[in-house]
Amino acid sequence: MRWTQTFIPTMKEVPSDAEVPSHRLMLRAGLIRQLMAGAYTYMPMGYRVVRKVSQIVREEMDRAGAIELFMPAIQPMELFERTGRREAFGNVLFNFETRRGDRKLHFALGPTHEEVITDLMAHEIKSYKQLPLTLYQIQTKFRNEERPRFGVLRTSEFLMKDAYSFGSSMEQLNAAYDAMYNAYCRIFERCGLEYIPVEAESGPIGGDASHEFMAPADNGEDFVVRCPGCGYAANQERADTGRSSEIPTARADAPAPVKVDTPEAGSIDDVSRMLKADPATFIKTLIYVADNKPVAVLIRGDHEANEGKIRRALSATSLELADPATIESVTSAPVGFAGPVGLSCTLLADHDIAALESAITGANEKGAHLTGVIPGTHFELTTTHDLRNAAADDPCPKCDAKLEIVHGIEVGHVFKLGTKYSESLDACFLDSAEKKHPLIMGCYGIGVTRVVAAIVETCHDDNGIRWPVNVAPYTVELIPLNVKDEEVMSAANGIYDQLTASGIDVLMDDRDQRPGFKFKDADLIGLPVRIVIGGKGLKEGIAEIRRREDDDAQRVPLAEAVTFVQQLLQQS
RNA sequence: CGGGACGUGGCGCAGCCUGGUAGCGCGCUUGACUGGGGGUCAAGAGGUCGCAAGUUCAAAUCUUGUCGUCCCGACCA
Repeated sequence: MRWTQTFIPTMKEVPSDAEVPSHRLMLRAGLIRQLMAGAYTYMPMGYRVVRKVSQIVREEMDRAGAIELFMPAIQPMELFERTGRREAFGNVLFNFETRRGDRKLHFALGPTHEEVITDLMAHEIKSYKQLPLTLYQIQTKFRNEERPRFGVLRTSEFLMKDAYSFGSSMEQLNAAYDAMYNAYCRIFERCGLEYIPVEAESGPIGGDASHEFMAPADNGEDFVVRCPGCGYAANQERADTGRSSEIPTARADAPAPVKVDTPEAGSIDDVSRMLKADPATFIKTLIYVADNKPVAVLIRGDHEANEGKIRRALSATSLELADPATIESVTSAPVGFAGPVGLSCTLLADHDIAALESAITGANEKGAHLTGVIPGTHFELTTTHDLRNAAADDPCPKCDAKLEIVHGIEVGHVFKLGTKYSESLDACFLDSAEKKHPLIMGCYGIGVTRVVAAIVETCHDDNGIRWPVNVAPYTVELIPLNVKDEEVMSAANGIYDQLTASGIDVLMDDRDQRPGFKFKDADLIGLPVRIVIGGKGLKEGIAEIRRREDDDAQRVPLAEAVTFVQQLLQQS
């Protein structure tokens, strides 16, 4: 392709509201343009990358035995009502009513396709002989994000590969899951994207029922805990923390807690500064309302509560932080002064509370805290639970090394669903004894457009993008330095033709611009290999060839240029 | 949904406090020169200052409302 024949609007200056590298670079390199918050056009160069990633995904899905199909983005609302996801999605689900004649129809734009495909299988699958089956599609998904952000990393409309497996047994599910897991590893490797598979939501099936694939990146919205010792990795929300310490027995001889005045100081930070005490010696008392009943959750002052774990520990269906009025009625103090001593509601303590010998807590009285509070003595402590997020330096649950925490971008997710959807949508098969069972399902997603952004987020330098070879919009950028020089142009055209003939995607910058200008743009759009044809080199019969990541160009005789490029590409 | 910031030619910004002729850099057009890391000179085009109402003789500037975008947080099957 010749630059003047395509459409690559690069920008020297960055639009002021782009902050993260992928957003800035994708705008500057002319890969994307914004239509509105959370919706972007993929420009010709950007769309080429999307297609390359899609193609890698498609090849690996096919290799893993999945079959491609294509489902509608418009879906009847009724399906979401049957699976209960209308409520679960809430405002995230785009839904709208429309008319056909005098009928009123209620639609949703597909945020994902469990409903549609399970409904399809309900009609089509009759016998265990038709199983196992894994189907996938690459399609636009719609989610009304409350807050789209970071350019193309989080949008309301994005391209996703979603696959669904159907089996008649756990063995079939496990085999499909493993096949997808391995395909995902290959996909991210081929895309040149660093990734960490992490344990995620374990769901009702337990064990290793779900993994997320995280691309480590400073701007990732997710936190991953990782053990440098044994390789254990998990989503911070899901990582196990601490083991149960021994529950201390009540000490009759223990001195009573001492009340101290802490006027105006409600937060742990304020009080720890005022009392010059380590937050790790505090007990944070959070009042939650679980299924309409108040519960006091005790977490060490320097730790973060994890609502998912709390909900599970209580087997509660609903859980939210109590409003100020409820807190006041439970603790008889305003927000910020709650403590476990003398509270009448249920107490739920994190494992690490048991290990505290003497703690600081709220006094359930405005402007006062208690010091010298002994768990098990000054308040009842019979069991403890894992209720908090893992933190850096926590011991690894698998070995004893200290955990580290890294930011990650979630680029893929594999999940053992079980029979959740097949039961609610009545998708069943008959076994060899003519007995009816719900299909056993798995679902597997990759955010294709997010993968593109994640690649840019991780592969760039100060001058621009550095595309991995397999996903680069073109493989080679060919720069004739002076397009008015006939010799230069004829040499460049010759190399262009040879590269094209040997199957290499080449972009020739045939614009009548000064060399510096073209070099800057070449660095910005970041194709893996750059070939410069200029008057100086031409006199000696050489082209200058440089990989994007190298500092210096190699001088290569014109006749050998194409072979040289092929060798470079094989090394990459 | 809570908190914060910003809307002035395509992009980046100044002007606003203290009301009175809309400005700069980049980009764009035409021409000449130039030609190895975002050139030089000359001549141009392009903006009812997000929108609406109000105050005023007069509003980019003051007031109110509204819409949009971004950031932090909450949320994210």
